Order: sequence, then C-alpha cells, then structure tokens
Amino acid sequence: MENEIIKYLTKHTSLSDELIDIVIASTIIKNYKKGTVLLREGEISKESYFVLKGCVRSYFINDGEERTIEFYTEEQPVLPIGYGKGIPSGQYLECIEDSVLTLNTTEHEKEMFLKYPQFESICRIMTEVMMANFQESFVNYKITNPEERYLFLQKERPYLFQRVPQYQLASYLGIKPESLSRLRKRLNRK
Amino acid sequence: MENEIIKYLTKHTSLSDELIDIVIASTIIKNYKKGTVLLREGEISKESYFVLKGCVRSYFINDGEERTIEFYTEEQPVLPIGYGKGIPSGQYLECIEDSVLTLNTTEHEKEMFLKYPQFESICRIMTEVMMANFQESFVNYKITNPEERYLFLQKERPYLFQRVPQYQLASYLGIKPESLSRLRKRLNRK
DNA sequence: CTTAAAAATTGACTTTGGTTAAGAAATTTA
DNA sequence: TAAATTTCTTAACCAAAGTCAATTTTTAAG
Repeated sequence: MENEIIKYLTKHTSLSDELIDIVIASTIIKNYKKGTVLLREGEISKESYFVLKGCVRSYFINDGEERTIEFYTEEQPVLPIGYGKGIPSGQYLECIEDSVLTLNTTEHEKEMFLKYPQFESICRIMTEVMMANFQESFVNYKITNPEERYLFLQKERPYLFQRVPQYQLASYLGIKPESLSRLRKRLNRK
Repeated sequence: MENEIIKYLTKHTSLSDELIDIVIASTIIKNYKKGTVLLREGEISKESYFVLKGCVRSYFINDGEERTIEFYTEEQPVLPIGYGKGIPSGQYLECIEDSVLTLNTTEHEKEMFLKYPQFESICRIMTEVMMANFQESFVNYKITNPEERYLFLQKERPYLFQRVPQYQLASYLGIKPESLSRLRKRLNRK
C-alpha cells in the first residue's frame, strides 16, 4: 500500500531510489474508524495524512452549520489549513468512512529535513502543488453556479455520490440540502 | 520606497541585516501605465511583483466575461497563479492605475537561491503565508453572500470603492453590475 | 467644449436558492 | 425485526440575483 505514496510523490517530483526507500521505511500507516475526528476547530494541527483507503472530509462550522471544504479520497494528501503553523485550526477533519491513512507529524518532518535535506525541497514542491490545486478550486467555485458545480463533480468524481451523504455534498456545493434535492429533480427533467 | 518590501518581509519572516541589504540592492523597480497588461492568459508567468504604488487586478475571462480574482494594492505581493511553474497562465494581470511595482523574475530568483540559500526558506514561508491568506479568502467567499462580501470589503478595503470601477467590483463579489447597483440601493434604504 | 464611448442605474420579468414545515425513505441500533 | 434516528424529498412562499432593454450619468477622446 506504500506504493500509492511513492506513485503520488513521483508524479509531482523526482525521487531518488534512496529517498523512495526512506519514505517507505518511515511511513506510518494507521486505520481509522468511520466517524473518527482527526482534527477539531481550535486544536493545533500537527498531523498531515495521505489517504490510502477511505474518505476524509474537511469542514468548518458557521452559524451552527457544517460547511464542507473538501473530500479527500484515495491517493490524495490531506494537509489541514495551518498545518505546522502552531496556530489553532479553523477546521475539522473527519473520516466519513473506515479509512487507512498514512500519518505524518511536524516533529517527524523536522527530523527528516535534518537527516535528508532534499526533503525540504520536495515538501516545498508538494506545498506548491497543493496551493495550485487550491487556487484552481477557488477559481472554479467563483465561475460556476451550484448546478454547474454539481455537473462538474458528477463528471470528475462520480464515486463521491455513492459515498457521501447528500447534505454534505450540498454544503460542498454551497447550497442547502433542499436545494440540492430540487436541483437533482430539475436535472432529471432535462 | 524599497522600505515597503523590507517592512513586508520582516512582518512575516526574520531577515538578517545582510539579507536586507541584498534585497534592497537587487530590487528592480518599474513604472507601469494604467492599462498595462502584465500577463495574458496562455502566457508563461515568469514575473512576480510587489505593489509599491497603484493597483493591479487579476482576472480571467469566462464565457466572454471578466471575472476578477483579486485587487492588489500598496504593500501587497502579486504572485500569479502558476508563477514559475512553466505552465500557461489561466489569468490576466492588469494595472488598473498608474503603478510602481518591484519586478522579480524566476531567473533572478534562481540566482538568489544559489547565492543566498537562506532565500529559499524565506520564499517557502512567503508562499505559505500567501496560501494561508488564499485559503482564508476561499472560506470567506463560501460562507458569505454578495451583500456580506460587499459590507466586508467596505469595512476592510474602503479605498477600493474610490479606485475600482463598479463592474469590476461586481465581478469580484460574484454578481452582475446590475445586481451590485440594486444591492447598493437596498443598503442605502436600510 | 462637444461628442462619443463607457459605466451605472432602473424597470419588468424569470430563475434559483433560502426558509419553514411536513412527510417519506433509508439507515442505525437496540 | 422493530423502533428510533437520520437523511432526503416535496410544497408553498419569499428574497435575491440573472436577463434584457432602455435611460441616465460619467468619463475619455477629439
């Protein structure tokens, strides 16, 4: 299962064989039950993850309502907002399925940076990739209405519709569950 | 005017006196006329900027309509999406006022990294700061409606209302110019 | 200063999402 | 399996944004 991380890393950076072995050797894999909260609002985020199996949802609570930021599924890294910054997190991270995740801590990262300096630049590149993805999400969110977002999601990540409750999808799309229900009805008629 | 960059950098990182001198010595300052397009969609973005005076707008065109991503004003860094990635830009950058900007190129950056390795970690931190800001913007955008965004902007960056045409503000808020007009009327009545 | 062009406002009408409330369907759990 | 809880759907009504079109105001150009 470690292969998935290597696959992901080599997609974005060039890893020497030596580093590949090091990554594999130092990777911690953990199982999490559905419903496990990995991070709560107000806590300091010191862990990042990589999804080998399952689904992690990030969200925050506004006016008592959950607003989904992102769904992380197989082969996606989970870097909470503010990870490693020592500032209280504004978001929650929750496993919405039984999940298998690799676990990475800021301490572990520091050690690795000292032992293997190439690691720092790899992490920089990864951060930049995430930033680019994030910016793209923002732009996409801004130029689309809920219906377009729904169709886009259906095209790009259809499996989410089987795995995620609709009220969570609704908050991800920026609408209320009732509106998502109507939207689906509307699309069915077309 | 170079002081502004130093002020900005020291706000987020700790710069040695030596590095401060280096930054000042290697800073290129340029004047741009209102209407200057710094980056076009499809071009490779190899330049980043820092606004000393004036205003830069980033936007993209969707279905023939401009959608404003951000307004950059005094003491803000302008890092185009995809800067230094060698991929065609999806956005435009335009000076919407006569502007004075510092100019930074990817080549120049590379040189600096070689000469002064501390620079790489400063840039990493800066990238992280920008990412954090960006994520905050996204969250804010998601939890607010156009009216709330308008009021927030009025509170946080009131000067934009004097400097930016309303149709650009409208696209920044995610609505049509007609709707912004009505929104303003509605707020006046309250 | 006048004219032309661009930007902002207004009105009528449509569409879409929010709200509230009720009920149906699906999922958990005892 | 039955009961309880959660999730989803539907309906009626309201508010806000989109659309189209016309008009006014402002700005830029000659």
